[in-house]
Amino acid sequence: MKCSIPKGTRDFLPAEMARRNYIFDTIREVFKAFAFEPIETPSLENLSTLMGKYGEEGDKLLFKVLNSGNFMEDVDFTQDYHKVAPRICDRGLRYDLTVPFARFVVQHRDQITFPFRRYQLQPVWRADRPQKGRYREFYQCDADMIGSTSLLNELELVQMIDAVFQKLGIEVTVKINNRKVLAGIADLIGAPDKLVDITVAIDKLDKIGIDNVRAELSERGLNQEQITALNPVFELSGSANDKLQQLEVLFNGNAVGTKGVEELKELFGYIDLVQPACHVELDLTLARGLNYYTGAIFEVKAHNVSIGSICGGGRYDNLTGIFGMPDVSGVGISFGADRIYDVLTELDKFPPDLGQSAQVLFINFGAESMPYCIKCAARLRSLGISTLVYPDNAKMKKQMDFANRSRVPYVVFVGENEIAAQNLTVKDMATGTQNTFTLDELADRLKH
RNA sequence: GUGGGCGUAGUUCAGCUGGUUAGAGCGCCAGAUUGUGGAUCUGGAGGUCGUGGGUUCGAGCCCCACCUCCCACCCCA
Repeated sequence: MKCSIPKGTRDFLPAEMARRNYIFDTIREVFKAFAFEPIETPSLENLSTLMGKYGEEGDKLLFKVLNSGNFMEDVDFTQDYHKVAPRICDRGLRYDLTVPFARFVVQHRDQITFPFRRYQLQPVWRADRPQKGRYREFYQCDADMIGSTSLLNELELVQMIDAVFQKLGIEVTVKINNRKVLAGIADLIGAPDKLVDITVAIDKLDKIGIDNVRAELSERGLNQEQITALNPVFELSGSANDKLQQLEVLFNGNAVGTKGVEELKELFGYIDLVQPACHVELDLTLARGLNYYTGAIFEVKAHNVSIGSICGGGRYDNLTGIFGMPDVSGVGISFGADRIYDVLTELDKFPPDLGQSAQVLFINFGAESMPYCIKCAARLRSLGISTLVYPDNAKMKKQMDFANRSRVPYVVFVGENEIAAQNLTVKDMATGTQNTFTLDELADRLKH
């Protein structure tokens, strides 16, 4: 039988796990430093929890799980697929960690002290077509604060992004925008219902150029007048503060837009105070597809690597409202562990000494020497020293070869002589030198 | 969902205009070498050539369909 795993999923070998855990540990360390607490939620959610939260595209990318039992009962299969699917699938795999978190908050509100900060490192699933930096199963590392509208939260998210990528040694640019500003722009040109179309088109400015953006806007139903009215937005220039000044004038009298500008001004004011090491910029072309964002939005791009964003997030004012708990605002970010892995690989920035299995290997010279080896190994292990006893009385070459390939730094020989003298012959595999130690002497040397 | 590329041993790949029994490096197993590894040498195992169909006297090679993985679009971590 030929075996394989589903498209877009991966196995992780020990060497890969060592590097993945290095990423998770780094992120977790920063989350803890900022006083976030861990939670977990199930892989499966009720489809009703997930549907309609991610936009039309998101709904298509949800993995739906077929009901158990006789799912065909009372279902008219001649209907359109979109009508049949919700009737035979009650559950789906989570698409992100934010929506399940909102559900979690609503459900456990009596046990939560607000403002609440949680972090969550778990896989999510998307039925996307896999390609570079895109998987169907991947890990998100989320930190969210909920129950506070203060922009100090946004600042802390920026500080956390800065801390994580500084620790990992990745140079990044943090792009910041605000949905209220985008809404203001849509208002301004008299097309508030076209907000999504405008943002999607503007988002491509860097990639396809202004003329193509104009063409796309036209395709998406904006008239020439409206497209022309958008010009001042494309012509904004200068520093973040300069752009915000210009926008403020443009938004004269527009409530949403002005609010957005105020928020951005406040946030950039805070950011100036803390002087992060990474680049932070105001990017009015940043839109982000998830449609639950209402305020600040973030996206992080690594320098010198062509891969999508490695971190993203934003503020959502009414996600819990959908589940029956209105007026609770939250804001959070999500680190894409798998893409960060790809970035570190491409930039060759992983520490070289990650993941060593055993520190010591006892060579197996047969049954007579085993009782002594077993006792010695048990003692070393109780001291936290990773220890192996070769399980079979195989040839020396094979055992030594195993030590080499497993990168075990010390090999111990125990034969008649050693048992008689109650000591150990220890070989340093890197230098080839060999010494005789007592068990305690060996333990001392290895504890550092 | 749309477009492009790839698929030959465990792995990386070669295989001529279609022509006997499909090759190499690395890896694996055994031996040279039964208390000392990385090197070298010798021998060995390992293939439904992605799957199915078609063209042909003859297909790894040509044609069709499907699948896979990769890349791009869309969208995104």
